[in-house]
Amino acid sequence: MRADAQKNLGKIVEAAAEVLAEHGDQAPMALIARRAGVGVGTLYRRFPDRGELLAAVGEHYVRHVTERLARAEREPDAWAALRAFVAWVADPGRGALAGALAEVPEEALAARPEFVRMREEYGRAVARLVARAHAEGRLRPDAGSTEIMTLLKVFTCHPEVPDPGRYLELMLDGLESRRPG
Amino acid sequence: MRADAQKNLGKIVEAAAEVLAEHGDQAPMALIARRAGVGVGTLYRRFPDRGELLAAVGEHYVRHVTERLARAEREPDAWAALRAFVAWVADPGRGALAGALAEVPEEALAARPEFVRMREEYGRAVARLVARAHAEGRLRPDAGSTEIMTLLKVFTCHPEVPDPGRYLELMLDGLESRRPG
DNA sequence: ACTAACCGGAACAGGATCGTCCACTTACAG
DNA sequence: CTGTAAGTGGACGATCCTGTTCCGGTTAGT
Repeated sequence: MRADAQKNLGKIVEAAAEVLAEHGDQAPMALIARRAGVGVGTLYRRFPDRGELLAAVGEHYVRHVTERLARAEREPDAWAALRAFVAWVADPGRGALAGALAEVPEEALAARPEFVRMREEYGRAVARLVARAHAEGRLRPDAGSTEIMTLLKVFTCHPEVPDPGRYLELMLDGLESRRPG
Repeated sequence: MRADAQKNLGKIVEAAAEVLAEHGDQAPMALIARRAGVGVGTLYRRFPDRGELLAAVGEHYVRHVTERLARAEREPDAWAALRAFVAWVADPGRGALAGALAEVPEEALAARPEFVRMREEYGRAVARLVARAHAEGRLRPDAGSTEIMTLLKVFTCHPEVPDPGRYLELMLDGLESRRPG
C-alpha cells in the first residue's frame, strides 16, 4: 500500500469516529469523507459499504475501552478501580461516540468476529471487577454488573446529559454498601 | 362538528401518542393514521402539518404529568411524594412517549403558548417539591431540582433501559441524606 | 331521502443518501 | 527524470422515504 493511502486510511477512521460522535449513526458518508479531507470514492475503496466502516470504528472503540479496563483489573482496590474506570468512560468525547455506535444495527457489527470477541471480553471483565467489589463488601449485594453496565450506557451514550461523570458518581453513591447504623 | 369526526380526532391523538412512543419522533404520518384507523387525509384535515400534531400530543402529555405533580404537592411528606411521583413517571408506557417528545424540534412546541406555560409550571412545581424535601433534611444538599429533572429524563426517555423504576430508586438512594455516622 | 360534511388512500413532489464510475493526479521504482 | 500503476475526488444515477394534496365515494343528521 502506498504511503499516502495508508495515511488516508487512518484519517478516515479517525474522522468517522468524530463525525459519528457529533451526528449519530446516521451521519452521511459524504460528511465523514469531507472531515477526513478525502473524497467519498476513497472511502468506498477502503470500506465496501457503510456497514464495514461503522464496524471498523466500533472495533477501534471497543479495543480502546477493553484495554483501559484491563488496567483497572490490575489495581488492588476493586471498588476504587471501578469508580475510576467509570469516570474514565464518562468522558464526554468518548460518550458521544459510544452513543452513535449503540445505534448501529447489530448485524453490521456481528459480522466482525474480532468485534464480537472483544465485546464479550468487555462484559466478562466488568463482571470480574464487580465480583471483587462485592467481595470487598463495598457494593450493595443487590447490584450486579448488569446494573453497572446499564448505568454506564445510559449516562455516557446520551449527549444531552450535561455532566455524566457527576451523575455516575451520585449513582455509585447509591450503589455503595451502607454501613450498618 | 359531526359526532364521528369528533371521535376520530380523539383516536388520532391517542394513536399518535402510541406510535410516537414506539417509533420515536420520526414516526411516519401514515403509520399514525393507520393506527388510528383513519386515512392520512383525515389527519391533515385536523392538523395542517406534522408539527401541529406533535405539539398537540406534547400538550396532552405535559398536562397529564402536571396534574399528577399537583397531586404530589398536596401530600404532607415531600420526600415520599417525590419518590412516588418519580415512580409514576417512570412507568414504561409514559417514558417512551416522553422520549419521542424530547426529540421534537423546539420550534414546533414553542408555537403553542399553552404548552410553554405548562412546561414552565412543571419545572416550578418540581422545584417546590425539592425545596420541601431539602427542608425535611431528606435530600442531599448538593442535589437540586436540576439533578432530579435530568435523572427523570435520562431514565424515562430511553426505552433501552429495562426497568427505569428500579434505577430511579437506586438513584434516589444515592441522593438521600446520609445519617451522620 | 337529501346534502353537506367527512372519509380513505392513491398519487405526487421534494429531498436525502448510498454507492458507482471515470478522468485526473501522484508516489515511487528503475 | 520519467513511466505507470495505484490512488483520488466528486459529479451523478438510482433508490428510497415521507409529507402533503386531491378527489371520488360514503355517511351522519335532518
